[in-house]
Amino acid sequence: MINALRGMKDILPPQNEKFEYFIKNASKIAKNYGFEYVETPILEETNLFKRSVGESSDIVGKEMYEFVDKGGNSVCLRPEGTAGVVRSFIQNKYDRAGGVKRFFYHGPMFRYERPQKGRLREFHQFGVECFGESSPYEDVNIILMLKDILDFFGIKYTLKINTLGCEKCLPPFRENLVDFLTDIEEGLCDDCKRRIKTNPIRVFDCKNENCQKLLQNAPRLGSELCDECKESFEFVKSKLDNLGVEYEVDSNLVRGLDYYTKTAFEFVSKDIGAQNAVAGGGRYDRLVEFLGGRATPGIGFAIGIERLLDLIEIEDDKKEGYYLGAMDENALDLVFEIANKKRKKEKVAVSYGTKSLKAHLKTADKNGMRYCAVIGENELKEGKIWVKDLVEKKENLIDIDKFKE
RNA sequence: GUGGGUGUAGCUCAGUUGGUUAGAGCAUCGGAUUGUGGUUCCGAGGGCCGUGGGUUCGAGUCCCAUUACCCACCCCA
Repeated sequence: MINALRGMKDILPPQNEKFEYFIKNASKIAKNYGFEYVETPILEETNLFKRSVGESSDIVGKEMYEFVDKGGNSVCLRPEGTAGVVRSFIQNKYDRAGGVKRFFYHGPMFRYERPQKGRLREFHQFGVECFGESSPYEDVNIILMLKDILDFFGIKYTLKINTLGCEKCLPPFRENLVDFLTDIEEGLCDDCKRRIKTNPIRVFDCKNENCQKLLQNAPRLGSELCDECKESFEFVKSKLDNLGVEYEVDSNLVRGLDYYTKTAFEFVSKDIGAQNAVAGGGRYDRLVEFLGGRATPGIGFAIGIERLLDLIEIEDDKKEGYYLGAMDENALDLVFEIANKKRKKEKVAVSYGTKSLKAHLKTADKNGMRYCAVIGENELKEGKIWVKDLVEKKENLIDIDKFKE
């Protein structure tokens, strides 16, 4: 027997109905906010992710499905969605065109990690990206849209926000931090020692208690922000306050992808295991430039669809459609033919063998059909079909010609 | 990559200090006097007990290895 690869799941009923339901409604909300659907390739040049997500990130460092194709190119199954959309944005010269562009997308992402609750090797994201808008109004707008989506599905969450600084205030802060960390390096965990060189800001996200203790007197970005970043963060917070959106400022919130700047946010849930981030995002004002485009501010988010679906309850499906069956060998062909016609307008299931009326009713009921329509010896003689409404419990004989309409 | 847990019927699981034909519930199919469903009752089919070694007269049960899944660390959606 051949099984699906580790961490890769089939999406079967009823799960796939939730999936469709989510995509449909999330897309509608995104469209209401002026976003347009885009689809980018699942496979991209490896360098795209190295340059956008960042070599220091775990995603690039150890989680990429990377291989050499038959042409000798290093390619990679996308580990996240933003890089591809940005690449497309630049390739199609929207950066040159100017103005504001808003996109949304959804599809599979791949990361070579050990699976656990809420974490798969192939998983699906729904994401949005907005280009060319530097106003912090858009930060608020994006958070509101994400909130709208989660609220639509009745999900309980906590919104965490933080600011990550920009190219002006981040580098000097980073230097101070590295100096500080180097002094206390001895006491830090191995991961944090590594982080000093790779991405020092992430030490704040370390769950090691000892590390957190040592970090108590560490320089904090919050107090070293440049005026612009400070202003923009205050703006976002005040607007959220005005709108009555609850949030927590979490100065330890560090996004795992190198391209984020300024506003970063995450929606977390306590009901889905240790991997509690349902959605996350933030601003990436330098990314378009990094990837060779004309400097264009950007901001976006991504929702982990599987994680979100874990939190959605679906109402049990209503009975619908017709079940057709025969009780007489001679009616089988007729039933098959009727089903074919009836399907032009209605959902129809057909039973290919003869069964007792009782058995037909039972099957129709179990398959969630609204009507059970059967042709037996009697009906055959009269050119009629016996139809029972399984909900109203009413039954009657209908002319076959009429029924087919 | 590192820990911990679990593999017995399609699904959820029992299975005694090792003992002869491996069980239940759910699901499936059939039946409960002639063509009326969801409830009930009866019956049937369905198992290389994850895989490979070992101990033993005898292993689902004990030991070793291996593999898959789950959970957690790391990290992220």
